[in-house]
Amino acid sequence: MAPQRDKEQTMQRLIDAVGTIICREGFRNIGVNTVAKEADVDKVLIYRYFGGLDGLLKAYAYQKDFWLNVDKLFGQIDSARLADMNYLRELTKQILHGQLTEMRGNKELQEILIWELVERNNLTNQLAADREEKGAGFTRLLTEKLGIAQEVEPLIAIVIAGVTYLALRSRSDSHFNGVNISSVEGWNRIEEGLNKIVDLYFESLAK
Amino acid sequence: MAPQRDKEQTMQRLIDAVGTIICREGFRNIGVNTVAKEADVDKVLIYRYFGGLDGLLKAYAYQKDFWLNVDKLFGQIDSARLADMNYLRELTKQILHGQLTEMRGNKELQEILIWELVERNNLTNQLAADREEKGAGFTRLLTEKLGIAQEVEPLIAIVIAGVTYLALRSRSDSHFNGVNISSVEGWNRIEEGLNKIVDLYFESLAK
DNA sequence: AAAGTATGTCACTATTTGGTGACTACAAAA
DNA sequence: TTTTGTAGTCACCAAATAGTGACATACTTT
Repeated sequence: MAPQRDKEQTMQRLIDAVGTIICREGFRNIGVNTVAKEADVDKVLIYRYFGGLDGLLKAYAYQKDFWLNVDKLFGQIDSARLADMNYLRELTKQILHGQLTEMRGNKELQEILIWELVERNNLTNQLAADREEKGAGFTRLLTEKLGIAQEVEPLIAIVIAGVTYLALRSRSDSHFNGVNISSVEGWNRIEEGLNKIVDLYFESLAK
Repeated sequence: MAPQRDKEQTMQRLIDAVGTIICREGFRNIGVNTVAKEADVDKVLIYRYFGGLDGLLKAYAYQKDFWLNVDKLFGQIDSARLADMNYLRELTKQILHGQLTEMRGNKELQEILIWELVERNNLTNQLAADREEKGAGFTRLLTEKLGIAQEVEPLIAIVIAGVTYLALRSRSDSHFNGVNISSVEGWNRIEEGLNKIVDLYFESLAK
């Protein structure tokens, strides 16, 4: 044990333990006993400091940022060029590229997404709502500029959802629909597919 | 209890109980005790008749067909017209339409898919492998005819994965990326999006 | 130095889990 | 009628679960 009498550190150990367990085994094995054991801390402290497991999970989710990092890209947007179709096209590709790398690389995010799929509670509801708000942001921007929201919104939804599901599948499957989702080459092909869709759509606009 | 001395019926009660629980609460609450209680049968019979919960789940999965119903469409394919691009285009749309309605309507399938995402065991591995084999079938057919497998495979993968994830999300979310995935209208927009992608791609081939 | 507060330890309960052995009740074969 | 096999019941076990109350040990304030 750790009789160090450092509340902050103990709390952090618990929060970190949540992340460790989620990364290693997913969220289904998470519980008061498991987390306490992983953190090498008495489980009663979970109740004292966080009011229970829910509070601890909330604290965990608050510390990490589990929505996609679209904010960074938003900051880089050159507003003056938004009227330029070619710029919009490249911007779209960049956003999708960011989504793909984030979804593929962030194992913790993958587990959270699966958690959101499996069970809904206050926490997962909040996470999902935040994600939806952020995620729809770029689409709104794009549709405003293009002025054809009705058409492009579902397209983006399909593509983002597709990348997400492929990433989740890649946790335990090597292939999806013939595409190798466990290799860099496979994911390069997927990204080429995304770019192809973007190109096709923007070319259809140019006509 | 049910002292009816009918082994077959008792086994079926257990299998049905699995389906009931999965539909109602998903797979996470599934266990020997839960299933036995739902079936109103002693849990020891699960061990006697199925060798344990795994065997019961296997029997359950065997009874239902959890891969997508591409077989039906395959049977309808008019081989003679496969050289016709317009026919291929419509066929692709039909396949996607079938996938969408199946994914959206079959709640049991949704739960199985989530189960495959969450935990892997002999059963879920088998289910996933079957699905991959069947799912990749149409893509193979299409790519053979088009002769550009490298390009079209990832496109289909993205789109199928997208529809799947949207369906899974619709279990607990009302919107995804601004699209209403809890209404028929929203799903019509998604289907229009799918058709749009197909059209764009085939038009690009025609050039 | 004494008192009080807060951190961490331990022991305990009650419930649920997967799993097993011993039993009864029935039905068909001998 | 007796024997034998099997469908179903019941009682139990060990382990793990969430949660609580009592205690000791430290640190801080007075």
